[in-house]
This record gives sequence, structure tokens and C-alpha cells, in this order.
Amino acid sequence: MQQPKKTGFQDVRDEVMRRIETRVWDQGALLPTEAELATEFGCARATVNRALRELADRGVIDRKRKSGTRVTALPVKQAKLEIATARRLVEERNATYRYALVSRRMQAAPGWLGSQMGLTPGTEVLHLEAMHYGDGQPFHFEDRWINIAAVPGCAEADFALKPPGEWLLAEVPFSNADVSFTATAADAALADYLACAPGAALFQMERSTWFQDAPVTFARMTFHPGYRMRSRY
Amino acid sequence: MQQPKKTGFQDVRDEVMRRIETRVWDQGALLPTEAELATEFGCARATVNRALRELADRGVIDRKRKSGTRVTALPVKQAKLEIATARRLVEERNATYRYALVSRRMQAAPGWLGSQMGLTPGTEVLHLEAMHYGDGQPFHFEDRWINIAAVPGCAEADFALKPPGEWLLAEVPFSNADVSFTATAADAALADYLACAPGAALFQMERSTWFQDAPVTFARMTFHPGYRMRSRY
DNA sequence: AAGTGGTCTAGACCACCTG
DNA sequence: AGGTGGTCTAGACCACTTT
Repeated sequence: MQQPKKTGFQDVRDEVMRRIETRVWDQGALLPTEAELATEFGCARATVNRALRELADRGVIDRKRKSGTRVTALPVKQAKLEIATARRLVEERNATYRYALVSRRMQAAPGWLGSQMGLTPGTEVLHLEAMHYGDGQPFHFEDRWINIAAVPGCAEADFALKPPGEWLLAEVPFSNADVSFTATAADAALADYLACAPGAALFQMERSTWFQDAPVTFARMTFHPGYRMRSRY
Repeated sequence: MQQPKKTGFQDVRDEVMRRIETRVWDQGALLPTEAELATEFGCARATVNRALRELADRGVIDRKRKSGTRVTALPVKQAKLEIATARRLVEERNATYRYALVSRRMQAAPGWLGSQMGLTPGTEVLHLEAMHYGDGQPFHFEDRWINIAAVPGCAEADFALKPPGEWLLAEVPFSNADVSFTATAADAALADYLACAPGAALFQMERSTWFQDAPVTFARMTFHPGYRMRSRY
């Protein structure tokens, strides 16, 4: 009756992590086998396995059959970025969100879009421009292209009230995407939309989205001056 | 003898994912219980549990005791960003990496740094400036501050050859960090270092690092014009 | 009170890798 | 050839949440 709790996989995981952080097991060092750790912690091997599997997912340890488990020598740090809708980003800042459609037209896909999305140039696409505001201040400008063949419903969809990002999220909820971030200088149009000086440095996110290998949409979001995207790891 | 393979947790995971993608189970819909799925797939409940746990980690489904498992209504997409060293980023581009220390001095922490890192202003810190090159072209400028108390060895470390990021990665391998990304206009000094026009739009990453709740370092990396950070989800 | 997911166990077999 | 992690099983008990 001395131990109030049983050893769970989280206990094993945290203790192993502690030993790595405090260099009981240094970088590159070989850990005991699962069976040995199970004996030490007084639990089943499956419990140790789950604990170590989580640490391996985090990149803290490397596991190989026969070789055993080692502390990762030079861990590659990974940050998780939440790709949220403009509405969410604005409301997280306790501001009032507003959306406005700027333009909407069907057109043939230009060449650069074809290579971006892996689309045959000349394919009919829906091109939207829109603005997103927080408390009346420009938040970001959206330049959106949608592959009509992949999402036929978009031809009839009304984007006057609902942002295309939110519409697509409901229509094609589980898609894959390439995303890239860069800095760009405001041209005349962006300066106008975002109420900044031409040439101002703006943070920009571009995203190409696929669903089951079919290109769905390409979006370029250009944020107001001073915008910061944050994350943690 | 009809089935060549056994049903593994990956089979279950993929089949459930397929049913969600094809809207067999629509957004918000309730899935069968683990026990029911185990019967259907002809495997143990633990196998189903692991499959569903992975999908829950991805944010595809929401699980609650008693309520059961539901398809996430509005999934929050997450991108994984690899925070790599400059050397890695450059060599990934098949370019030759070069590093140069620009300045190095001990000083009292300025106020803005104190609030950034959660450090008492006036604490002695090591301030480094350095450049990283790819094939001789400016890659990024590094403005680095290290809390000497947290990493005593840095006072004697030679940063003439080894970049502080790599040195710290070996010294404090398992740290936590806040990271933020923004766009900034080149000032005179940055324009000089990065060989661009003053006012050019530059991509910038800032990172504050802790180890076991103690502030370790703050780094501001300013990249050459046109730099793109990429990811995928 | 009852239903559902969360976790653990003890044992087993397999797949992969290294010597 | 043998050691190590990867996975599955069948059963059990627990924890949380809703009714």
C-alpha cells in the first residue's frame, strides 16, 4: 500500500524525458531495451512501448529494430502552426470580424496558376478578391482561385456574405495543402486595400490545396503591416 | 484463406479516414463505438482504439467518453514547420554554406529584451551579430542574445567558426520556444548586410527559447529578399 | 446508473536490422 | 542467427460524462 498510483505510460514518458533533459542519458546514448525499462518501472512492455513511441513522434529519440533506442543527436525542432480562418484570427484578438467581397469572375487559368496548382492552363477557374477586417481596420486581402471542376458548387455559391475560405472548409473539409510564407512590398492596389504606404513590407501566405490529388484552390493572403504569425514548440 | 493479410491498425485508420473523406460519415456525425468497429473489422478493440487515437491527434475526429466519437465539424488545420539551422536550409538548396561573426559583446539586457525573454532588465547577456551565406549570397542576418546565467559556457565559447544556433542546439538540445514571423522593411544596416535596397520587404523570424522555465536565448533572423518558408499539411 | 473511451496486462508472433 | 522494436489479442478495470 505504499504506492498510491500505478505506473502509467505518461509516468514512463515523463521520467524518460526527464532523464534525457538532465543528461542521465546524453545525446546519442543508447537507452535500455523496452523489456528492461518495463522491469524497472514495474509495468508491461506495451506501456513502455507507448511511452517511447510518443517520444519518438516528438523527435526526442530514434528507434531502430535490433539497434535499440537512442537519444536523438541533433533534434530537428518542429513548430505546429494553426492555419485558422480570418474570422478566427480576428476574434481571437477580441475584435469584430467583417468580410467584404471585392470582385468575382470566371476566367481561364493563367499560366502561373496552372503551374502553382498543377492545373492545365486555360481550365476555367473562379477568381475572387476579398477583404477581411478586424474592428474596421484592414486585416488581410485575399486573392483566391478555385478550380470549378473540383468544386462544382462554387459556381452557384454566394460569396457576398460567406468568405470563400469558410465555404471551402465546409465543402472540402479534409484536404492537403502546400503553404508558404514570404514578405512582399505593397503595390498600389494592396496599399489602397490595406491602408498603407506603397512599398510597405507586408507578410504574405500562399496556400495550394488538393483533395485526393485533384487541385482545389490557390489562395494568397496579404496581411496588414505589422502582422505577426505566432507559434510555439 | 481468403485474406492474405491481417487487419492492422493502419488498415482501420485508413478505412475510417476514407469513409470520412467520402462522407459516408459526414461532418459532426457519430461513429460506431470502438467495440462495434472491432467486430466489423475483425480485430481487437485495442487496435481500433489506436487507429482512432491517431485520427483524433490529427484533429479529424473528436472523442468523448460516453458521448462517443464524432467527425470534427470544422477541423483546424495544422502545418508542421521544421525550424532548421541556416546550414541545413542552405545545404538543402544545394548551395555552399558560409558563416561569419559580425560582432560579439557582453552587455546589460535592454528593457525590450527583458520583456521578450522574461529576463530581469540589466542582467548580463551575450549579444552576437552574425551573417549566414549560401553560395556567397547573403542568406540571413542573425541578431542573437544569450542569457549567460542559463548557459555559462557561452562566455568562453568561440563563435567565430560555429554559429550560435548550432552551438546552443548541442548545449541545450531539448528546449521550448515561442516563434513568430513577420515582414519588416530593411533599415540601412540590414540593407548593407543583405545587399538589398533600404526599405526592401524582408521576411523575419523571431524566437525566444526556454529550458525548464529559464530563459535561454532570443534570436531575430532576417532573411534575404524573396525568401520563402515552406510547409505542408 | 450506465455507456463509452482510456489504459493496462501478459503473452505472442512478426519484421527488420545488424553481426 | 539472434536481438530489438512493432503490433496484435483477449480480457480487465478505470474515468469520465451524460441521463
